[in-house]
Amino acid sequence: MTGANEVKRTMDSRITKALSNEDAPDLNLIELLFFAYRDFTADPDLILEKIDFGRAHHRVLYFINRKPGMTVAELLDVLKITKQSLARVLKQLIDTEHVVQVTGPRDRRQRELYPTAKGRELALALALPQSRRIAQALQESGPENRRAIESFLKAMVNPDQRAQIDSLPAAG
Amino acid sequence: MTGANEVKRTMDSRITKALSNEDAPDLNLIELLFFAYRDFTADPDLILEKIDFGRAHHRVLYFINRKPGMTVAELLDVLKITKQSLARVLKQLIDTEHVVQVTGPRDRRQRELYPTAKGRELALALALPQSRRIAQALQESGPENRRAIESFLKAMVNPDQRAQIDSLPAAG
DNA sequence: AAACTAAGTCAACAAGGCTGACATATTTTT
DNA sequence: AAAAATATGTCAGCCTTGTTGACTTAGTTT
Repeated sequence: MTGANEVKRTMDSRITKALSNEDAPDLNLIELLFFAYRDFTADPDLILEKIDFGRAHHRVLYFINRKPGMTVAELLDVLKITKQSLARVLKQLIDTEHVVQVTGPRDRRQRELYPTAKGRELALALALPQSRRIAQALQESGPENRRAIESFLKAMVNPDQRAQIDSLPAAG
Repeated sequence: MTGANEVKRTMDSRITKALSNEDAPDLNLIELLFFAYRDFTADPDLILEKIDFGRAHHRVLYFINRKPGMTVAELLDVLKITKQSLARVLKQLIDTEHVVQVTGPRDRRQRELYPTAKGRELALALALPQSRRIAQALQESGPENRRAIESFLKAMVNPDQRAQIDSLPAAG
């Protein structure tokens, strides 16, 4: 309320016209993606905080469940984080027996990552509210649009990384 | 030979079957949302890091541009963060003259937030790659599906918060 | 034997969330 | 008029999750 932050009135340089679709197309889709993703991730967050895990644990656990036997390098490539970042949460997932490591059969330097029964259960519990939200949204907006929505979201992904999606089972 | 191998097999608690759509429906949409959002936000990140801003600045600047004159409380409600978190980035946006504050005309406790020309320019520069990505994805997946995609994403948002979306101009 | 590779680890740092406590105007209620 | 409530700002400290850089160990490739 003092000096530096005082509101200036003499040089009124403010813009009062809203940024609109005329300035940049599809602003409504930009913010819909923001809101949809915000609420989509809020569901599992509620479960995670009860067991002192965060979103990082969720992502790691999710992909290990989606592709059991994934190596550390593969996981890093999917998540696009550094191995030091991964190490922190992966260690916790292993310590809490949600995930186990197995020395790679072909290349013994590699570590294959697998969920345990406990890890599978948690992954499912985290996926369920998201599944429900998606099912309800599909219902509400017309189930016949499913292919279109999948196709759009896939087209939003960088072309060189769509292979990652196809490498997951039953995700065609 | 019953030793190591035998023990390893019986104690082997790992799950090797991939989590699939049979376990929870729409896993493919769960990961598509993850990948799409990841790449969608990566575009503006490249611009932001050049000027030492982050995603938090982007979100604040975006909504101030979308609804000039927004108060601090409104912004907090949209972003779902605390005022302390907002203060940090908002202060920087004000100091760098991307945003100005004006004392509320009706209620003088309020601070209306407006972009400056500089702030509008930056918001546009950040929106453009996202607009392009969306336009290209719509093209690729069939422009006739636009309404369906908008409808789906809106249905993904918590019902009590869809009013936020409608309160933005030209976002019907 | 040497070079490369996969993974793990230590240390330090930054962004951007959070809580709690308190200050200052201003408006609303009593 | 006084008291209470509200909108905003600010100080201080904490947590998660990302980053870089340097180095180790084990195993594979050349």
